[in-house]
Amino acid sequence: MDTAVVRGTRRAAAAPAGQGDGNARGQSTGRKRDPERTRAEILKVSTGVFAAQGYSGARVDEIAALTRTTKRMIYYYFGSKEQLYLEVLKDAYGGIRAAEREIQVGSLNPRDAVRRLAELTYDHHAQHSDFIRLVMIENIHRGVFIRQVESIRDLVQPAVGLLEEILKRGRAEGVFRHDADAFDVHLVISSYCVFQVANQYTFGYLFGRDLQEPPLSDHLRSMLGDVVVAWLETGAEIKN
Amino acid sequence: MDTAVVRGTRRAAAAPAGQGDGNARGQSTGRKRDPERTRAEILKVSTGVFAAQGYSGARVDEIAALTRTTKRMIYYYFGSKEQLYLEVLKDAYGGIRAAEREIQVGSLNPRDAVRRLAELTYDHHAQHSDFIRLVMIENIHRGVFIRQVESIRDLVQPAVGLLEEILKRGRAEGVFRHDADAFDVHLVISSYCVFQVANQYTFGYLFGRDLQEPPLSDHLRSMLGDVVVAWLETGAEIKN
Amino acid sequence: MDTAVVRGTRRAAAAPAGQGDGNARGQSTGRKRDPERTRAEILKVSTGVFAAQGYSGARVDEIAALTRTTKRMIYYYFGSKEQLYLEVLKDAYGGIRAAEREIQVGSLNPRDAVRRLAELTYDHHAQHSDFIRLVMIENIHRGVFIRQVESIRDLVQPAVGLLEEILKRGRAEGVFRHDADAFDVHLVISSYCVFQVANQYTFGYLFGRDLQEPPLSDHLRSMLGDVVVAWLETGAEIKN
Amino acid sequence: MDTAVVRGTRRAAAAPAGQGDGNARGQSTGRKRDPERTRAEILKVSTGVFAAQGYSGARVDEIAALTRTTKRMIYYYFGSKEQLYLEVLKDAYGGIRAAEREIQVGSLNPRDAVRRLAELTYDHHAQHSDFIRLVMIENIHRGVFIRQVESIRDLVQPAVGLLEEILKRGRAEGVFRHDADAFDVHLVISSYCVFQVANQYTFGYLFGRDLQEPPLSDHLRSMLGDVVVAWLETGAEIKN
DNA sequence: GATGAATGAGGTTTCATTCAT
DNA sequence: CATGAATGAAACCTCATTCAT
Repeated sequence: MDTAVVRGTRRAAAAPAGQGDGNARGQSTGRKRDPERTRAEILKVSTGVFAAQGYSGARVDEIAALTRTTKRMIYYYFGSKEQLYLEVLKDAYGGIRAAEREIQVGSLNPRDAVRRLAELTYDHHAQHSDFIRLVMIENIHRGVFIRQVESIRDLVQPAVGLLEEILKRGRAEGVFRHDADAFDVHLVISSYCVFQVANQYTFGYLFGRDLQEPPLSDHLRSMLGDVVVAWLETGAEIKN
Repeated sequence: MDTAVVRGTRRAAAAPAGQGDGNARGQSTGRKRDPERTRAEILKVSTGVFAAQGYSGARVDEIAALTRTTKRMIYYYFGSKEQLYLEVLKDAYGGIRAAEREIQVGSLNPRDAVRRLAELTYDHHAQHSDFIRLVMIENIHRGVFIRQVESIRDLVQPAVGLLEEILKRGRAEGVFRHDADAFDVHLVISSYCVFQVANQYTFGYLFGRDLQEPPLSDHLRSMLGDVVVAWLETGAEIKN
Repeated sequence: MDTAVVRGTRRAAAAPAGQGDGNARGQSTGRKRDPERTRAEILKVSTGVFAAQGYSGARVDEIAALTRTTKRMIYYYFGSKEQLYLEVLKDAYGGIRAAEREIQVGSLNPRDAVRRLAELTYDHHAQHSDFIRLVMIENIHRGVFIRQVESIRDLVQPAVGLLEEILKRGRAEGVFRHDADAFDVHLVISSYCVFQVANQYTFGYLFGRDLQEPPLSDHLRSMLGDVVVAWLETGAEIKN
Repeated sequence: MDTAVVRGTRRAAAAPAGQGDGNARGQSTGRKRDPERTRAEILKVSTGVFAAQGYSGARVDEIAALTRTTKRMIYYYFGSKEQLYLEVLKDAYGGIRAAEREIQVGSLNPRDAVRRLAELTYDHHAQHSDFIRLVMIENIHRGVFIRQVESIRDLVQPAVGLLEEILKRGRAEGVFRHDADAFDVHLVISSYCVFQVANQYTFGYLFGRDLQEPPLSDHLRSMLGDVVVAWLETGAEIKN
């Protein structure tokens, strides 16, 4: 597994004299004593490591080694591996939702708006694979961690809010079907977008195609638009 | 050391012929000395544990405890945790593909056939959450394990074969669009079906709804049919 | 971890059905049921493995794997790893002494005889590195095993007997010194001959020269003759 | 040993200047938190255990038990059993070569100098049986470990340097033969000295005499001098 | 005689975490 | 704020050996 690769390097060369388990570093170059910065660095590095190795697979030692501080500091700032992971999760969700709020599709007609939204979401996911990996990890753990971070729940509204608005307009204009609400559409879009990142390795291996590479990835992006729009437009006249 | 070299040859041919017949041996006492059974039990239990805890999270000790045999036997039969996981993976893929081959939709018209296929796939995924979890775990590990089990790759054809046939008929009858091939449709269906299992915990927590519970799950099943059919039927007349 | 790499190869292909730890083999080709032969084969293979890996380093599994029989047979014939090693030791000493008895130098004058004996011993050691390695291993274990094989002790006489005879003749003829007995000469010769085999790896590495390779090995052989003869001839006239 | 050198750098400014005065540090409790000491202790104990049991035979548990620290600390300082062994090897070679450099024979004539050197080497080996055992162990492993410690190779020069000088003088004075170089003489001396330690158990058992006990050991020491001197002086007049 | 399956004890290594300064 | 040293518990894996047939 890739953990092996990462770990393999860890002790590389096994420096002549013993120097501890993971993190030995003689650096004394410049910036130090900046708690905010230190904390942020640990958080950033941890995000990468947790996303790469999973919760059990992540090593506090490895995180420390990738940081300018020591392992002790991680405990100083975060208390435990679990607390650290919780912070990482919270931070990741916060960042992703903030980005979602940036989306502006008000000026487009419903059909184009929903296509735009879907395609932006598609790119957004592709660009934040670490976040998606964290979500996968959370689900592997049956959501035991996310449930401890209440603040995350509050962030979900805006994601569907915009969709709701577009759908309402579309239905009012008679171009969208009536039996698909924001939750439904969000789920269709999410599942598709998450999949191409989350399952890229198995799917890519089985079919011998890289879902994230340009020729195919562009096709997949527009295909999502097709799917969503076709679905929403079909049976638009029928009120239910 | 050189031992490694020598040991390399260790396991070569072997396996005492008959396999899959369950219990052909002279097992009299019925509880012990039934290698076929022992191996199968370890495999089954391991599947559950790996699916539940991930690769790093799974404990060989735990697997052993859930078995009628000991930890030592796991190593006797599988050699290492990694080999065991590989075997689990292979077995899981094998089982899933076998089930897929059972699907019969030949008698239906293209439209109904594809809907049927999608909905059966939906249920199929819901019923095999362990498999889906294993796939997630594999992707967390960037597919390093699955790449070691070549036989898995051979199993993928039938999965798309049926779809290909339906699509061909649909296009010939002028009811399906021409710019969506079997791979595309498979991806749309898969992403949707995987999602409701893979992301059920985070999605369920964030929206306060259980994707797998009857009222909602039924809605989701038929929605998938709607999505796929609507998409395929849209623009059917345009040849590209 | 990099061990994984090594281990990865070990169980290559992980044969479909489990087949035990070390030795599984479906062979049924020809000769079987020949106890004498089986025993001899185990002994021969064991000699090589013990010589190669040492007592602790040798693996019963490995020995079995290199045999046409199974691990169980080793226990059947020899009882335990220790007993097997004891037999190996006894067998090795027996073989070496038998070869020593072949040496014929009666027709030569003392000076040529002792040189001949030394050089034959030199070649003899070079050709029986496995025996020398077993002796090293025994010494690593402070001779605890050899002390349990009394028969070995009886074999030592002939080795020095021939030397004694040559020395007697040499002293009588006034060409050899009087303060060197057979034990002394045997030790000088042995130490030199054993060294070039026993320490070939460290010495070879440190000096970048292979003690066993022709240009050098020939030089070393004749040098031994020079050393022994020069030593014995020096001060021959002085009776002590 | 070079470890010391490296460590010297590691702590750079740390150590409060003065050294050799025993306990200059602020070590109050005196029994813990002294990495230098801890590491050194592990190394010393390991040397004994590896020398006594061989690489495979040595148990990390046993080493730990003989230490004031725990097994965990061994891994903290050395990473693995293999690394520890490597360090032991390096340390042992370093120590032995340092001792060799102490030898002073400049004031003696070539004949006495070479005898002196041989006899000092003899005693030196007798006093460092652990080192010799490690060398044996290394050879059993065909030098795979020593090849990983490059620094050891650099230490060999001084060992032969002194000999070279003596031989040159001897040849110039017309008292030493010309066809024996430093490497040759070193090999003759080494083989003899190593043997009486390395093979003491088997040789001692077979002949019923302890090579290391005073009456015999003194005889052997002077015999080595006789052998070497007799050999080097023989044929001194012949230039080749 | 012969065999594949089974095993307990113990081996090396790794982990998150805390201590003393 | 910061740090290197230290640690107990538990992880994975291997060994010589025995059992049931």
